[in-house]
Amino acid sequence: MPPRIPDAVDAILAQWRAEKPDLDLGPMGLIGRLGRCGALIRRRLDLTFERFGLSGWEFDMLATLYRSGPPYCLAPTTLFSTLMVTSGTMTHRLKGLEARGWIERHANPDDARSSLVQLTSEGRQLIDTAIEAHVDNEKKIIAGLPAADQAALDQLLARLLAVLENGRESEKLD
Amino acid sequence: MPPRIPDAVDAILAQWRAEKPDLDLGPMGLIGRLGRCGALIRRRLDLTFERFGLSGWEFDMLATLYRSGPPYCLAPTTLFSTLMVTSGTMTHRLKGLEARGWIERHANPDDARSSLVQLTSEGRQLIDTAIEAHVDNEKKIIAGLPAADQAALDQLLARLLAVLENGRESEKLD
DNA sequence: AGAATGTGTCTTGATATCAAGGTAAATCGG
DNA sequence: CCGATTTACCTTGATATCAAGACACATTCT
Repeated sequence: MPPRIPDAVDAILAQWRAEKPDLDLGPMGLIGRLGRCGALIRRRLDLTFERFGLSGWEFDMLATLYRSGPPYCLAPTTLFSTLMVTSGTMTHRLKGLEARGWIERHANPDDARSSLVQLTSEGRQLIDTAIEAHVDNEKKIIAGLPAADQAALDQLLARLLAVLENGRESEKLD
Repeated sequence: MPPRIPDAVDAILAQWRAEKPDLDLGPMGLIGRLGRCGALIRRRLDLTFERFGLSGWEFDMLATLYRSGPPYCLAPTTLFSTLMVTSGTMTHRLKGLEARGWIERHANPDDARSSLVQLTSEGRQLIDTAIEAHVDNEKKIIAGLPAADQAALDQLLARLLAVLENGRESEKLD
């Protein structure tokens, strides 16, 4: 366990230790680092999305439709629960993507309340290219971490995710 | 390495594997899990903040001022670069916190362009109580993960954070 | 069939956020 | 010491988001 170079979270913990010495800071360190890594990674991902004229959520929506496979078609309810946003947010997002020509909406023959959202061929081509750049970018972002550490980190995050998802799994939005 | 129960990210990776078998999905798994853990944790943190009438960013602002120690006073520029938001966002946040009586603004005697933001005693008392509930909550959130895993995860996140912060450290907003 | 309940989506109104640009004060380079 | 640059902050205008509720259709129960 080599001593680390202090990072931004270490500085925060040191401040708390000085002000409120009785706090148990272990969890705060872990959660703080997780959040900070997430924020820094998100920024870097956005740089690649921008190269395709996409924002992060636009990429996510198109990618969700694409990876569902032919006919690249999902119900709005599936989309907003997958993407962890409200139904109202989904309404706006669909409007924007439709205006840009990347998705189309069809009536759902089985349920007149709902529609079906389908990737257009333009949308499909766009995301087909963008996903490759995205994966390359992800690889570069974590390239500074040794491969063994990457694998170990993924394993531990999977365990944490299991803890977080269980007991909350059926939690749905809207 | 025991086989895991598949999580939400495993499902996504399986879809990609079916649609685009040539993608290298290792980085996507790691980054996907990190992001998803972050989102789920943030929701749970917000539940505790709500008990004190606080949103997540309000808690962060007050906590940043508090842990800076007496006289609980920072410049807006320090706040917005610490909290990774733009200066415009900080302007609105300060207005809101001042209206609620948790901070006050004073002229900076050393620099007439800037003001100094100070926690009021109401603000200080609020955050003094809230931080304890917050730390307890963080502990509960990750309690399902064995202590050894928590330590190992923190260690690996620290290494990743070092990778992400270096070379980008001087990146400032606005 | 008809009533009661549940579901899927959209609308509305309020916030939060950012990017870009503006203004005044500070600082630097002759 | 004065013009040029930088810094600190705020304003503006556009977008994204959510919570709450409206509404139509679907489903279930009698």
